[in-house]
Amino acid sequence: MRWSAAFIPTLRDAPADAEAASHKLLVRGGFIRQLHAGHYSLLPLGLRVHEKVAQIVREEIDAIGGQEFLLPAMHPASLWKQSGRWDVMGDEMFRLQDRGGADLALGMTHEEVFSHLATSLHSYKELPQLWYQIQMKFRDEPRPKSGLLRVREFAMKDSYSFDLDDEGLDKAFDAHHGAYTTIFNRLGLSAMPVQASSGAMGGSASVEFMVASPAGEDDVLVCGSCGYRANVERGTSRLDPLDTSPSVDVTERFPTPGVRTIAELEDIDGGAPAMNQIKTMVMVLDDEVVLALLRGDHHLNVQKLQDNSGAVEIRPATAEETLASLGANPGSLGAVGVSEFRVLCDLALEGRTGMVTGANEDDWHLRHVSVERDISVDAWVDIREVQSGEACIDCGSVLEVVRCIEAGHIFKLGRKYAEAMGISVLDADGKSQVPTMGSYGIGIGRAVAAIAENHHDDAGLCWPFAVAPYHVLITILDLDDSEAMKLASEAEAAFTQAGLDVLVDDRAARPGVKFADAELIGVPYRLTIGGRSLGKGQVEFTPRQTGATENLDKGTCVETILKALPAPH
RNA sequence: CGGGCUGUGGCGCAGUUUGGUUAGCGCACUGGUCUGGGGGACCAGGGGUCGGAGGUUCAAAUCCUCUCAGCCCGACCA
Repeated sequence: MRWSAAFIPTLRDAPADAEAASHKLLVRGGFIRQLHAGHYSLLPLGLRVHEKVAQIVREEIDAIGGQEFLLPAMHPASLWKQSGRWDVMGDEMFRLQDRGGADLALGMTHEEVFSHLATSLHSYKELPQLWYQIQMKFRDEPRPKSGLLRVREFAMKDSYSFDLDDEGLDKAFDAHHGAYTTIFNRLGLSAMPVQASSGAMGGSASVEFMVASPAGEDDVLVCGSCGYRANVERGTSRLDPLDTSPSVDVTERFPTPGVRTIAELEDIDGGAPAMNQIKTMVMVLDDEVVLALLRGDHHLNVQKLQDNSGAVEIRPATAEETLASLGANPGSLGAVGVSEFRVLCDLALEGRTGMVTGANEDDWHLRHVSVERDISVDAWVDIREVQSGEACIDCGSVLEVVRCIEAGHIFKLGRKYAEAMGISVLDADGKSQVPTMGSYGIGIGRAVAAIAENHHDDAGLCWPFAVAPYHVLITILDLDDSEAMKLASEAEAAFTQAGLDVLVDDRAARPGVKFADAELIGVPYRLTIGGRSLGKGQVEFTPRQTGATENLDKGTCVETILKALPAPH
């Protein structure tokens, strides 16, 4: 490709609204352009990277036996009603109607459609099956952000496994685990597998592949010594044992004028340290008021609450709802004596005594509260979010919280969809069996952004060879120098012949512009042909990563470079 | 969904508070001269429904109302 004929609209300044490094650089480098919030056009350079990422994913899923499909992006509502997710998905699903008034949805994922196809399976002899596609997904994200990292329309590789039994599902799951590891290695992403929440639809195993990055949106607990890794939506920690000996037989009301927060209650006379307080959070789960209890110094994780309650829609109660429910304002709330609302209590409060909590009357609290004696707990659940510095559940070492981009997610669905969608096969005994499913996703565009996040410097992008839009950039500094032009053409032909993607910068621009653009778009290797070296019979070879320029003999430079480069795919 | 901020040429911005000829600057773009190894200089140019609609006024980028769009924070710490 000749740069003079290419559409590579580089910008000196990033758009004012770009924050993430990948966002700025992908826009500045002419890879992507925003159409509207959460929807990006992939320009030729961006598409080349996107396709290379997709191709690597494709090869590795093929390698574990995947068969590629291309399914419709627009689905009938009936399919989603059958699985139950028409209601569950809420506002995140784009919905529309056709001219006849029929409800339609844009697919957020394709369990339903693949399951529908799987009703054509009739015999155990046809199992296992491993199906996948690379297709656009649509999600009405409440807040698209950070360029390609969180968008409303994106290409995703989603695969689904169908197996007769759990053993088969384990194999499919493990195969994906391995394939994902290979994929992320090939993409140049150091992705770590972490235990994760499987979300509203349940499932027995759920592993996310996380790439550490400040631009990410997930927090992962990482133990440096034993390798424990878990999303904070799922992870737990080891707490120091606390005194649970019975103190006083009865609770005691005491005045706490003006006290509204845990911290204030710590400070006043007769107060208590946060860890000896009960935090009472009034939450509304699918229109039902529920009290969530936590230790005063602990934080609620909403996803955990969702996973433990099965609720679809969760929000904190409004001030009015809180007052109407408990008769007091936030700051004086408690669950002692409350029986009209469901009470979900965090495990860390199990057996605790001598606690302080609100009395459900403004400016009054209770002390000497024994959780199990004084509170009617409906369920003991793990709903607290582990904080950095807590002790690893497995080995007791210090846990660190690392900000990450979720690059991939694999989980075992079980038989839920298969049952709902009516999939069944006859087993060897002629008995009807519902297959068990797994679901495995990788966001292609997000992977592109994650790679950009992990491979750039102040000057621009530094694409890993395997996903670079071009492998080699030949920069001609003097277009009037016929020797340089000839040499460039010969090198271009030889590289192309060797299977490399070559971009030739033949623009009538000053060297500084060409060098700056070269670094911005991040082609991994640059061959510079200019008068300074050519006069000495040399050309310059510069790997983008190191920036270290090496002079090569002009006659042998092509073969020298071909030897130095990784093999293209 | 709550709060905050922002919409002026392809990108970055000024002008809006206090309404007043022809809306300006940098980059980019076009032509030219010089220059020629890290976003060069000079000269001459082109490009704007000031997000949209309505209103106030002799007069609106500027004031008012509505609306659309985008960004950031929050939507756990009661």
